[in-house]
Order: sequence, then structure tokens, then C-alpha cells
Amino acid sequence: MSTTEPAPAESGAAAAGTTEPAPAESAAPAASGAAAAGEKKLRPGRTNATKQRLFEASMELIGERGAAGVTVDEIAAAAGVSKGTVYYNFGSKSDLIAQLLRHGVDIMLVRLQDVRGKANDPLESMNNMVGQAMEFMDDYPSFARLWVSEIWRTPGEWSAVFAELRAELLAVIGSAVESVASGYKVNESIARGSLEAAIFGAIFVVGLDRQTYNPERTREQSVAAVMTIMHGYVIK
Amino acid sequence: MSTTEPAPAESGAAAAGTTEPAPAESAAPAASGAAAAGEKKLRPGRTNATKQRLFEASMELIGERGAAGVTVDEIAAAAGVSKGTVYYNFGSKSDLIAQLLRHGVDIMLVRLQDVRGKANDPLESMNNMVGQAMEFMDDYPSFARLWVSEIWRTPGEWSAVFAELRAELLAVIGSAVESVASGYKVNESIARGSLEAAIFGAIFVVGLDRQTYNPERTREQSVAAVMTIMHGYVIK
DNA sequence: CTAACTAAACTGACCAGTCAGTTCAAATAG
DNA sequence: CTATTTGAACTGACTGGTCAGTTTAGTTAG
Repeated sequence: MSTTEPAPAESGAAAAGTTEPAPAESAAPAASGAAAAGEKKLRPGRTNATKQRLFEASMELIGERGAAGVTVDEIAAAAGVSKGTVYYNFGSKSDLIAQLLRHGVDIMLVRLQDVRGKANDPLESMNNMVGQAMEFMDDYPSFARLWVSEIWRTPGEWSAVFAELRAELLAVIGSAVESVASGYKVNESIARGSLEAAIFGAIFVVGLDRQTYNPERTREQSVAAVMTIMHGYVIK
Repeated sequence: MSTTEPAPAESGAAAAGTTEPAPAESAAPAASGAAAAGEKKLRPGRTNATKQRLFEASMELIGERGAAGVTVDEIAAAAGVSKGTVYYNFGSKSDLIAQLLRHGVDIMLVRLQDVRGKANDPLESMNNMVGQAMEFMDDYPSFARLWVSEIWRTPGEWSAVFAELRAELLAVIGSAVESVASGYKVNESIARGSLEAAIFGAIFVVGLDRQTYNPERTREQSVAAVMTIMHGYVIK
């Protein structure tokens, strides 16, 4: 058989995450603490570690210079592997980025889930969630940049991926807003969907803006600015 | 020196807009109605018209596929001019984009200035401004995409341009917020800068989000969602 | 008359994707 | 316990193509 037929990965980013039934933990370098426990008995050994390094390297480079502005050679070099390895683990540059997007969203979702129900008051819960999201922005600024620079490209290469990931994230925000709406009297004339989009967008933009143009501002200030939306939503 | 030194343009994007002391009108294809009247007596003749078409073509293409994803040949073809003309009018692709950014911001600033003081109530004035901005998003969706996809690239090619343009836009929003703050009792614990960033960001994100994922939502809904920020800022 | 523009060819760099070959850890055989 | 085999993981030179920017000789229009 001449063709080596290598591709053992080919995950496709469909429903669940990685091959293993343990979708979480994968890549949070400084997760909260309650992550998984066993990680030594990973049979496939190298591959996961390699993918991990490729994710980290890509996240950094692509966040800085954009998906189209980074070459596969650069990513490979930054990850300390050869170009071939990138194509062994991912079918194409485009596929690498698609999986990178899912990877980042998975991390963010885990974090947001972590603060759910930690507070009794829905508004306080919302505040914690925004804080957590803002922290994520600080930890993965490059992911945020990649996100905002590609998500609105009309029929872009990753439209389908973005549509799905966006829906997953908005669902989390939506349920938090829902809690507020059932615990407080709110302005019903505001369309729920637009409100969620505004919150979500404000988180990203305020976070990026602070990092890029006003690093002296505190995370609390940013959270407060975003939470202003919620305070305008509830009727006092 | 062998270099032909063609560049008659080379505006540089400093203080005022175009060469002529009439900064307005330049490019609104379907402005409100009170636009300029005479356009035949343009002294520099063709150049302005050509630049105009290049701006329009670039805005469209770059908004769709990103600055790095569009070739100069494509832009020239879309504008109906030759590639040489692009380099005659602009020194480089990068310069074209820098001037394109200023051009777009100039249009937006003119529109925002148009609604200033049209209302007596600061909050209503703010509402009009957000509505105007949202209309701009509808008219120039590609500009908005270009903006969000490039403005947060750390030391990117147009960092300096963005810093200046961002400041100009934020100043307009800031003065509107200022009016609200002097006409109403507001929550002083919210940092003004973060608030402005949140408003500005929400406008872009809500606008783009509606166009891309929820075209059925009305502009009024989007405006209302953004204005929720202001309603949370004032103390009732 | 000349600034603005055209058309087409050219250059030099850069880059996504390929593929024949190498490494090495674990499985199997002796 | 050592020798051999297997194949997943990885390597890096190479290919075919693309693209920003240049140049030149000629055309158009104010």
C-alpha cells in the first residue's frame, strides 16, 4: 500500500470534543482546580500533547496577525514540530483553525459553567459570569481577537462552526438572563436576543479594548461597564 | 533616483479630511437627502472619482474576506481601473487601507455630527446618535467588519491610524455621555472610559450580529438593546 | 500640454499542501 | 530477557501556484 493513510485524528468537531469521553480539562493551563484527575494513562501519548502545543502556538500567532496572516510553517516552528506534523494532525490550515475555535469555546464554556449557581441572586450570578468571561479574555486574548476578526465574515470559511459555537455561548448567557428575568421585574420591550448579543459583544469588545488601549483599567471596571446593560434591563 | 515618485495623493490622514475644505458628502451613496449639490466642477477631475470607486470596491471586498484575503488585482478589477492606477493613487495596498479607514470614519463622524443637538433631552439625543450609528452599520457593513477585524491586532500595520480614529469616535460618544451625565443623576462609580467603550463596542457588535445572524431583527430593537446601557447608567 | 490612467509583462518572495523517508515505543517472537 | 516487527508519529525538502509591487510604452481627457 503506497498511500500512508495517516490521519488518525480527523475528529470533525461534531458533537462531543475529543476522542476520549472526557471532554473537559483538555487545555486549561490554570483552570480553577476541580478539573479531571487522571492523565498519565493516555494511551495515544504524543498526539494529544502535540495538538495541545499546536493549539497554543496557533492561538497566539493567529490572534496577533490574523488567520490569513500566519503561515503553517510559522505555527509549526512555534509549536516546535515540523510542518508535516501539522498536516498529520489536522487535514488543513482551515481545519486546524476550526478545531482551534471549538477548543477555545470549550474552555470558555467550562469556565462559565463553573460559576453557574455559585450565587443566589441572579444579578450577582450574572456579575460573576461576566467576571469569569472577562478573566477568560485576559487569559486568552488571542482567542478573543481571532473570534471577533472572523465571526462576522459573511460566507466565510468557518461560518458553520461559528454559528454553532455562537449559539452555545449565547445559550449560556441566555439562561443567565432568563434567571434575572424571573427574579426581577425587567423591561419586556427589549428583545431578548438583541440583549444577549449586546452583552456578549460588550464583553468581548470591552475586554479587548482594555487590553489594547487601556491596560491601566481594572477588570472590575470592565465588568461594571458591561453589567450596566443588566442594570438598565431590570426595572427599579 | 530611478523611482518614479508618482504619488500625488499621499494625504497621510493627518488632521482635516480631503484636500478640499469640504470634508462632507464625499461618499454617501444614499445619504439622508440634504447632501451636496454640485459635483461637476471638481478641479482634480478624475482622481477623486477614481479614489472614490477604489474606496467602494475595497470596502466591499475587504469587509467580506479580510484585508489579507483580498488582492490588489481584485480591488482594481472591482473598481474598474487598472492595477497601475491603484499604485498611482495610493503608494501601497497598506496605504490604501489606511486611507480607507479614515474615509469610513469621516463618513461616520459627519453622520453623528448631523444628529447632535437635534433633540433637547440628552437621552433622546443619545438614542438618535445610536440610531444613526446603527444606520451607518447598515449602509457600510463592510466597513464595520474591517474595523472589528483589525482594530485589536496588537502592533498591527495600522495601529497608529486606529488609535487616532478610535479616539475621534470615542470623543463624540463621550460628549454625548457627558450631556447625559449633566442632565441626569448617573452612577458615578462606572468608569466613563469603560462605559464609552462598551457603548461603542455594543453598537458595532449588535449591528454586525443582526446583519449576519438575525437579519429579521429591526434596527429599533438593536438601538434599544444598546440604549439599555444608558438606562443602567442613569439613576432613576 | 500634461496629469491621470491603461495594459501587460515581469520579479522576487512567499506559501499551502505533498510525500518519501525516519524515529521510536510498544507488541510479539524466540 | 533479547531480537524483530509494526505502525503511528513525525520530518523537511520540494512543488506548483499566488501575489505585492515595478516598469514601460502608450492612451485619454481636462
